This record gives sequence, C-alpha cells and structure tokens, in this order.
Amino acid sequence: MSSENSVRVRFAPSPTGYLHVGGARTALYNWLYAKKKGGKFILRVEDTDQERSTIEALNMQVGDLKWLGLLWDEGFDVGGPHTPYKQSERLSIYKQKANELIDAGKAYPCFCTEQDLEKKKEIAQKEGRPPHYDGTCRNLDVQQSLKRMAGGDKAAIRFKVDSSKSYTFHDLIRNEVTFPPNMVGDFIVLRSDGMPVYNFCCVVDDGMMKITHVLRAEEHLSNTLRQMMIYESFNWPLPLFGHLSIILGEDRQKLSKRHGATSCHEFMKQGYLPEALLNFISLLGWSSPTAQEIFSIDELIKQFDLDRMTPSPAVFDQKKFNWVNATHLRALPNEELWSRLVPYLDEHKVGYKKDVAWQSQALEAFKSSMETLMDGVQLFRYIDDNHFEVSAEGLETLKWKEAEPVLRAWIDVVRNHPHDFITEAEFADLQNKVKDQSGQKGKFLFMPMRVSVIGKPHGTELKLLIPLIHKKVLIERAEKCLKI
RNA sequence: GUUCCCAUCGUCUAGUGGCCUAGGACACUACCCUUUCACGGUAGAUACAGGGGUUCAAAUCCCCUUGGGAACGCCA
Repeated sequence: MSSENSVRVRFAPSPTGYLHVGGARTALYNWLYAKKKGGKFILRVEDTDQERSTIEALNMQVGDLKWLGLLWDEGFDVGGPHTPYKQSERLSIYKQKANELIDAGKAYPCFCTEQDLEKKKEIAQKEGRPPHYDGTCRNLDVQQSLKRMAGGDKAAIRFKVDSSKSYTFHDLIRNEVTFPPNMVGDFIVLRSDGMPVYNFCCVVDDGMMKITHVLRAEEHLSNTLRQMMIYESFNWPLPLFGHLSIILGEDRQKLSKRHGATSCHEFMKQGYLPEALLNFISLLGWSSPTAQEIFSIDELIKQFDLDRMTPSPAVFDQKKFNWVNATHLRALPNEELWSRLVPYLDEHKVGYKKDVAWQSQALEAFKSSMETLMDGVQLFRYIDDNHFEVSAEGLETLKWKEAEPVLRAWIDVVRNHPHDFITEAEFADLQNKVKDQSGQKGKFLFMPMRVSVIGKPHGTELKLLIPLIHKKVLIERAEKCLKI
C-alpha cells in the first residue's frame, strides 16, 4: 500500500480531565481502524481553550491511553511528519491560514464586542430568528479593518458563510446527511485574542495532517457543516466522516459524572482490566459479524470494521461490563493474573506470601468469585495473617449452640496436625475428625468452621481455603472466635 | 423556536422485503451440581414506540405523530 492512500486517523482530546469512556471508545475505534488497515493513528492535543486545558490533564489522558494500550504512531510527544501535534504550538499556522482566508475574501475582521453580540442574540431570539451573527462587520473595508487591528483594536476573524448553500456529505455510520441553507451565521475562526477556535483548527490540522477518516462523537455532527465550509474554502478534499452515537447512563441521559464511574482512571482503580474495558466499549455501537462478544485485542482488530457500526445511542450497562471483565480475568493464566493483582494488594496493604505455588493455589480458589481485581483484594484480605474480622453474620453463627463443640474439635484436630500447613487431601480427613468429635454435620459443622477461618459463614470452599493458611493462624483465629 | 441525528427484549445488539410464530449476549426466574457463597450446566420469561401508506409479502422502504438526543458560542 502506498503511503499516499493509506489510512490516517486521529484521536484529538482536549486535556481537561481524565479520559472518559466515550473518549476511550472514540480512540479505540480510530485505533482499531488504523491497525486493521495498516494505517497511522495520530494523537493530537486540542488545547486551544487555555482556560480549561492543563498539563496535568494532558498527562492523565496520556496515562489512560497508555494503560489501555492505545499507542500512537504520531503525536505531540513522539513527533511525526506534521509536527507539532499540540494545537497551542501551531498558533502561527492558524494565523497564517486565517490570513489566507481574509486575503481570498472568505473571512473578515469583526470588531463587535461580546456585549454587542449578547444583545443581538437576545433580540434575534425574541423575534424568533435564528441567533446568528447579524453581519455588522461583514461589509467593512478589509484594508481599513486591518489597519485598525495594527493600531491595537481587538478583532475576531469571522468566516463568510454563503447562507444560500446547502451541504450534503456521506457519513460512514449515518449515510447521507444534509444541512439545509442558512443553518449558521458567519462564525468565528480566530478569537480576538488571536486564539483559533475548534472548528477552524480542527480542519486546518486534519487537512494538513492528511487525515483520511474522522471518527468522532455524534455531538460533532452539526460542526461538520462549518468544517465542510472551511475545507471548501481551502480547496481541500473532505475526509470521510463517521459520527459515533453517544454513550448514555442507565437513566438514558448522556453519561456523566453523576452516573458514578465514567473515567478510565476510575475503572482502573476499581480493578477493571484494560483489555476488558476495551472489549466492552467496543460493543457499544459495534458488533461482530460472528456474534462473538469476548475478544482479545488482536481478535478485535481482525474483526472490526466500519460497516457494522450502529447509529443509535447505547446505554453503558455496568452489569455486562462486570461480566466481560470477569470473563477476561478468569481466562488469564495465574502468573499473569497475579502480576496484575499485586499492585492492588500492595496499594491496599494486603499481605501475601512470596511463594508462587501459594499464589497460584489462592488464585485458583478465588478466581470463580472474582469479577474485578478489587474483588481479589477483598478475597486475599481474608487469608492475610494480619487481618481477621468477624462479620455480623459470622457473629450470629458463633452464637449457635453447635458452634462451640465444632470450634473446640477443630482447634484440637489442627493442633495435632503434624505439619505447618494442611493440604486439601489432609483436610478431608481432618474434617471427618471434627465431625466425629463434635457430633455436628452439614452447615452446623461447616459454617462455624468457616467463620473461624475467614470471619464469615459464606464464601470459598473450606478445602481450598485451609491449605492457604498457616496452622498457627488457624488456631489463633478459632480461639479468638471461642472467646467472642 | 429552527435544524440535524436516533427509535427491535430491562440493557447491548442480530436483522438491509419472504429463511422472523424475530436470533445471540448481559441481567432476571426455575432447576441441576453443591456444606455455604461463587463458578459451571439446563430450561424459561421478556422486544419490532404509535398511526398511515407502498407491496402478493414489511422489523426491514416512504410519510406523519410521539419520545429521546445534539447543535444553533470569541467551548471542544
């Protein structure tokens, strides 16, 4: 494939906070498409809003993308043929392009103040007209205006819109979209402080960076009109656009902070796997022709295509996400799962043994009840020698008249055990001894025993739990329970 | 207000005029496995927003209504 016609896509976040799942999905689809087509994935930073953009936020976004493994071929930090990739470093380019527009009579300086515009808009609203710019400065003599600007007068640069024209483009997801005439008024291209505006830099950058496909969120659909006008004014070919549906919360409102966790960073902290998050959000607006739902990243690249995208909005279903995560988690080999879990255990100060066999055995015991790595943290806390806590339910169980004989028998049996640890096979034997000595069976046998091991009557099978805990600790815990 | 976008089980979706008495997945219910909790297995319930057309035939095409969303910024 020649580089001339190969796919070039970009993700262009504005650094104002952590990466949201919506942004992550946009990045994912772009990235998948680039991988699939052997194209380039470009990370461009849209930081022209100086009020809200911060370097910290940029670092967070970059960190989240790296966590997800959505790495870029060209970008603000790795360079590329169209450097710089940070809009705040491209200001002279936008200025130059805006001047080209002015020279060509396609844009003009506007001296109206914000207050002027506010008033005009109000009047327009009242009179039932669309709140477009009324064109006060449109017919000013350009040379005159430029002189005023040189003299220090502040002016924004406005694009001259041909309000008689309608615009149609073919959306990759929505097919034909038509904007009728007179949808927008003359819009700002450069602010009076010289900073360019989103719609302008977006086109200048996409054009100059030779972007071939623009996959972005649906809220940009109506921006496409203005952007088409700008492409036209530069005589640049239009990229292919695809507008992704938005992601909603359970209440069918656009997903936002009040729906709980919505940023990749939060999901990471809650113990979700990056490949599971990617897998799950890939399904929000796309489906595989094979109806497969669990994918590795490579499978996703292989199966992904733009012709299976849905235009309707999707609700973020936390339960299904949990299932996807659990499925990925349980499919991980134990060593791999352990290496993912350890940072969480450390962060939450849960102790563990350095012994690989022990780790693997514990994981084997807990895997089936783990949906997230944080579930793992909770589970490992139960077998941490330094944590023992009896739950309310555990307390109830200990009040049973059957509890005491079981615990006494248990302590006795464990004490007489010749080794520091009890194997699964040995436990089968010990369990019978406790049964005989205490005269209890069924739940009256197992529940008090389990409370003495993990502090609660329900949970992991005892035969899997016991081999993980040192005999001394088992006795200690049972004795503690007797005293309650 | 105007314009644009959207509309299949609770949720994600399959479906591109006959294969649809609408398929899959999550969730849900029941049963099985089981000392418990999970895991796993089996079975089940649940949807084409409404109304008009077009057609021999419509979830699929067209129109209207309704509902949801977005845009109309010197935010992105």
